[in-house]
Amino acid sequence: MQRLRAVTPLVEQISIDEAFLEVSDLPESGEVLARRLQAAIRDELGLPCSLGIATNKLVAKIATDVGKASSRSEGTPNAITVVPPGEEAAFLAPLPTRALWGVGPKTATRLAELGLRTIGDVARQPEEYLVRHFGKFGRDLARQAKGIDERPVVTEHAVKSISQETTFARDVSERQVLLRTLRAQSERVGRRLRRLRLHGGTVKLKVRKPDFTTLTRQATLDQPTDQDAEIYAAAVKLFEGVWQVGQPVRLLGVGVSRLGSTVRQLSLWDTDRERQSHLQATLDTLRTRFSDRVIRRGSELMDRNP
DNA sequence: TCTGGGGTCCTAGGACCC
DNA sequence: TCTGGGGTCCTAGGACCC
Repeated sequence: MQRLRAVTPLVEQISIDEAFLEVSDLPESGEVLARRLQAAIRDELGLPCSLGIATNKLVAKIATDVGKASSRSEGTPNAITVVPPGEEAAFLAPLPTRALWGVGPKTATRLAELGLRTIGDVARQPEEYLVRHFGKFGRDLARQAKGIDERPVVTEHAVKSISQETTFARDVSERQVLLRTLRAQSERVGRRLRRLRLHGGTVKLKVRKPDFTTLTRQATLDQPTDQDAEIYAAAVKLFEGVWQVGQPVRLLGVGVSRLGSTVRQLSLWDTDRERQSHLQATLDTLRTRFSDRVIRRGSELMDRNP
């Protein structure tokens, strides 16, 4: 990402190892920049990478995927694929619908049932037809298939939710193990909230059973929080609502959403929350300096020896 | 591939209000 | 007592992405 930001500050990171760069206003062509970038990443970091160059994000992304897939046969994927302006639709036409963003296994099957296998097949359908079958997404589908995408490169994305989940090595049905897990997860979620200076307004619990059915339960808090104990309390309440004693659990998770910036609460009516907040900050400091295990709350010990 | 972890967005139904 | 329409908020689940 550092290497990318050296080319332009207009970088939109979309995952740990992918990003869009807006290079329209740079003096050099996209292709020249791509070659330089690829060489720098190879020489300085010893890493292969693939790049796609096009007039919009959709086509650039698909161009990257196509190049990456075709160069995989030669060992490491290290492709550069250019789609010249005006050739977007023609480039996409022969590709399977799966290549489009938002088309996964389910949608690809539904499209195939309508006789639509390639992006070109989709591009030939009237928008209303696609909307009739796919709702709002049909509109996107019609535009994407023609290579139309007007979304700008956005350098910052607000975080919408923070969560932490664990799949157990083997199914767990002991209440205290499950509660201990929820506790640890609530702490990690809380810590990330505080680090980002955010509060969460909704707490969500996720439970997956051995047969893979997955339940989620969420609750909106009276007041947004960044406190481990409050997140944990809400999670436990939700957990008690879905879990029956002895029931095995495969996966457990806790998350918060409806995030907003931390607002300093006036402590007039909230002295207890205020004190909890200070205690939390102290715990964070200790745990950062030493380890997560160095200090625990008395209430946590209760999980083990009720 | 008997299926990990962390996300986003959409849909649908119910509660509640005017 | 039953009726309408619209809007908002909340919850649950599912598809999809890397």
